[in-house]
This record gives sequence, structure tokens and C-alpha cells, in this order.
Amino acid sequence: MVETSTRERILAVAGELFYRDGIRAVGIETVCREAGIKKPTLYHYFGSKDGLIAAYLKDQDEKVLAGLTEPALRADGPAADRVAAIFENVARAARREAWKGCPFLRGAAEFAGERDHAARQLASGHKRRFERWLADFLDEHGVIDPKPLARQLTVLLDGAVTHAFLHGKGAYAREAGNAARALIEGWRRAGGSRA
Amino acid sequence: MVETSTRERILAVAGELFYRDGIRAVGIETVCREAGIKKPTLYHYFGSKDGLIAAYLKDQDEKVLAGLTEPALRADGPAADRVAAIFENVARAARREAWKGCPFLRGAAEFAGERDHAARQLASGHKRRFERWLADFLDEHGVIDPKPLARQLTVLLDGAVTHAFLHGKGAYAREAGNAARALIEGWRRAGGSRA
DNA sequence: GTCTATAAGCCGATAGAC
DNA sequence: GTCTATCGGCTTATAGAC
Repeated sequence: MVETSTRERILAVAGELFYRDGIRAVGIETVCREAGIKKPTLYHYFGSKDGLIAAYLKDQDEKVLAGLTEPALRADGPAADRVAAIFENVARAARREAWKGCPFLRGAAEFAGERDHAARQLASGHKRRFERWLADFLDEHGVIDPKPLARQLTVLLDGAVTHAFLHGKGAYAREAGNAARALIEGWRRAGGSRA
Repeated sequence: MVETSTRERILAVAGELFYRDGIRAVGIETVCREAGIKKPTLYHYFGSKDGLIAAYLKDQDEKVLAGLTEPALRADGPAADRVAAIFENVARAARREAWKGCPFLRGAAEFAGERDHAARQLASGHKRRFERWLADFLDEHGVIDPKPLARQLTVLLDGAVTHAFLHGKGAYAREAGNAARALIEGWRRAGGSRA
């Protein structure tokens, strides 16, 4: 089953273009041309451009989350080392030409004017899901009262992603990794009562 | 001199619309209508939409920087308290309906597909300027080896701004403020050698 | 499910008059 | 410096045939 369905092919093409150039910068016509189909076919599967956008971000949710958590799951040692691996992974990604930060942060920024747009809601949900995963992960690795710390690290990580993209340099993510380390180690010293 | 020049009026209107709805979401025609002028007048002053975008962000640079640093300059006590005031200010801003995060982060996100776009360059410059200001500020308030810490806090702050916007809640910026405090206090304990 | 053809409008940008 | 008028192209979206 190497052949992909039409729907999957459209979604793959749209995902690539939306991520590379920005959602608003890419027209339906371009998506159709690159996917080798005509407009009515796209509208048949997705109903509207907003429908395609929502499908794109829903499709990315799991994938982005898996890519983010994978370095931590693969690392060993104390929690600080494992979390630092996430930041180091971002720093390495920043070197790739095609890497342009987080599709959810960028999507939310593009639809700042539409409070209830799917891109905004899916971005918020995605971030809450990562924060929850991190709290569980810290808990499993012996961190006391992990929730406030997970929130701090989640915020720090998105700052790292954003700055790594903005300047095109991994140095920002790497320095943020140092901060993450310091926060986790300090958290243990304070006995979880810092927040 | 209450009357503003045509150029200033266009810039003020464009700034409001670009920030509220996003740069790509706002057409030249809309800017002209709201400013009470015709298109050739706008093109007379700014040459192109990209010219208007560049003028918008150049105009915001100083203003945003001043708004960001003001709470720290007004606060007193040790460096940790003063920097925490910046995060608290973001947390309070997140409550306002009209607040939509950082115009530079959002602008850079909108032009992710154009590496050399003015929005990207101005955003990068703006962030480097804030980082430099913070390093000087920390230095003046007795922090040893302030540069790596300033970078950590700059990254953390933009994460806080982004999450405050994303979820429409100040809680994320407030928790990031706790992290900032911990980083600064830990930095003193480590004698500036943490990084 | 996929096509041809097309609607209706908005996009950025400009020629040329005053 | 500001206008009227307009250009060509791209935008999202749809009617209707196969």
C-alpha cells in the first residue's frame, strides 16, 4: 500500500506549504497544483480553506508532540539531563534550513484577529497537552510538585523555539537548556515550594 | 499641533490594524479606507506594502521596548524583583482584550517564508536590543556575568508573552516570572558560573 | 470522486490629471 | 500631495457534467 489516498496527498502537500511559507501566504490554487488535483476535489474533502487548516494542525498535533518528547524519552540520567535533551534537540533543528519553529505558534500568530479560529484553539490545546505530558514526565522522574515547574519549562521551551527560529541560531535554545537545567535542579533544592 | 501629518495618520491606522488582525490579513485598501485617503497617497509615502510594514515595525521598536522596560525601571529592590515586575506587567496585559502579544514575534511568524523580509530582520534586531538592555540592567544591579542570564531571561520572557497570548491568561506569564526569579537568585548562588 | 468552467471579489500597484 | 480610474492577477468558492 505505497499509494496514498487523495485526501492524504492533499494534506501532505498543504502541510509542507503551510509550514514552509505560512498558512495565509499559501493559496488553495497552489495546494491543488502541487497536489496534482483540481479545486473541487479539495473542497470535496475539506469543505473550505479553514477546514483544510484545521485538518493540517490536527494532523501535526501528534507528530510534533512525538518529535518533541522523543529526545527526553531516549535520554537517561536525572530529570534535568532528560529535559535538557529536548532543548538540545531544538538547538540542532535550528541549523536546518527547512526548520521554521512551531507550526502551532506560527498558526496562532497568523490568526490573531480571529479569536475562535480553529488554529487558535488547536494551538492552545496542543500546548496544554505538552505541558501535561511534561508534568507527568517530571513526576515519573522524581520531581516533587511538578506542575508549576512543568509550566515554567513549557513556556521556556516555546521561547527557545521562537528565538531559535527568529535568529536562525541554536545558541538561544542551548542557553535556554541551561536555564531549564538550573530550574529543575533549583526546584529539587527548594523542595518544590518555590512557586 | 494637534493635527497629524498624512504619513503619521496612515502609520497609526496601519499599526492598529496590523496588530489587531495580522499584517497579511489587512489589505492596503482597508488601511486607506480607515485612514481616509486613497491608495496613490499611501504609495506616495511608503512605496509598497512591504515599505509600510517596515515603517510600522520601525515605529513600534522604541515604543515596545519602552513599554517592556518601564516596569523594571519603576520597581525597586534586588534585580530579581525588578525583572519579575516585567513578567507581572505581561500577566496584567494578557487580561486586556486588545492585547495580542508581541508585534515582532507575530510579524516574523507571518513572513516565515521570506528569509530576508524586513519583518524578520526588524524582529531579530528588536530582540537583540532587548537582550542587550537586560544584560546592562542586570549588570547595573550587581549581577555577575550577566550576559548568559540575560539571554535566558529574554527567551523566557518571549515564551511568557506567547503563552499569555495563546491561552489568553496571565497565569503563564506569572509562572514564568517565578522562573525568572529562581534563575536570577540561583545565578547569584552559583557565582555566575552556571552557564 | 474528479473534472471543466466560472463567478465575484479583493490583492498590490500604477498612469496620469490637477 | 492627493486625486479618479483602472490594470492584471490571484483569492476563496461553486454549478454542473461525467
